[in-house]
Amino acid sequence: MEITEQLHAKGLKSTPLRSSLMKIFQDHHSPLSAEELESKLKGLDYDPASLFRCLKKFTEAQLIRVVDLGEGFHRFESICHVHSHHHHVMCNSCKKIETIPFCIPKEIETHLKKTGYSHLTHRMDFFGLCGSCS
Amino acid sequence: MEITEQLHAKGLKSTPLRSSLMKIFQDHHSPLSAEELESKLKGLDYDPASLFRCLKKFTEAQLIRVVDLGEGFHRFESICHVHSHHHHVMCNSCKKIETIPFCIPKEIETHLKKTGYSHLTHRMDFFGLCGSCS
DNA sequence: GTTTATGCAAATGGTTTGCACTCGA
DNA sequence: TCGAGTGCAAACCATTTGCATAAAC
Repeated sequence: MEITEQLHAKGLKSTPLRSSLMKIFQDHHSPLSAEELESKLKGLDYDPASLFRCLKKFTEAQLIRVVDLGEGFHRFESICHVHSHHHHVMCNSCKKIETIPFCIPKEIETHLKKTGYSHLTHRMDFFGLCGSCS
Repeated sequence: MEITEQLHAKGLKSTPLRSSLMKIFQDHHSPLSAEELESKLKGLDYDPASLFRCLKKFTEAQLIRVVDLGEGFHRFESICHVHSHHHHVMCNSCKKIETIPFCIPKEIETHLKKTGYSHLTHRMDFFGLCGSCS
């Protein structure tokens, strides 16, 4: 499906900024910060406020999701329905972020349900030094 | 050990703000936000900037640790060496935070080490509705 | 032609910093 | 006494908002 169509399918208008953003998210599967997006949008004339407004709209439309790795700012990554739920490892030195194919053991959520919790979600992230930085 | 002694042991001077903070952290084992600390410090005359400076010093001195639950602000909890490493569940409705006695399976870190990562740490938090809010 | 998105500028919220003053050891 | 801690005001940084203009459909 064309980028314009994808936007229209979510009830969003297609604009230069939005389609550039969509293209970036299609090409990059690791979570990007607003700053990183800005550097990838170099050449395009736009306002930072519009960037954040787009990111909010995209998030609401489930085109992307917010990733918070405790860095003091947010990251955004495209929602690929093939590998929807996943976790990340970030290198503390080069800040490279990789997706990891493991999830938490069911037993923990099962235990929490037994103690009364419902509608459970979780967050799990790893931090360390990657092979190249070690 | 007296609070004053604990501070001195870390090379920190004892002041009204610092000893009040220490007392709060000793009495509350769930992670507290700066705002929550301020309401517990009611009656004491101090500057918010000093509060953050104390929290930073305490963190550096390993008296407390920063807990980031993705709320847009930090929480701080005392480091109790008896139960040093642990995780949290937060209720999305009443914001109650509980400590949970489970950790991630060793296999995940083992796998990450095999792919080249070293000095690994992790973060794992659960979110849901607690028994009372369900 | 309407609705929606954008640019600009100013505001927000959590937190940090510079600097002169004050206090604890 | 003397360095560490504080108050005050201003700065910071990521993000948000109000409002008038401009572009998409």
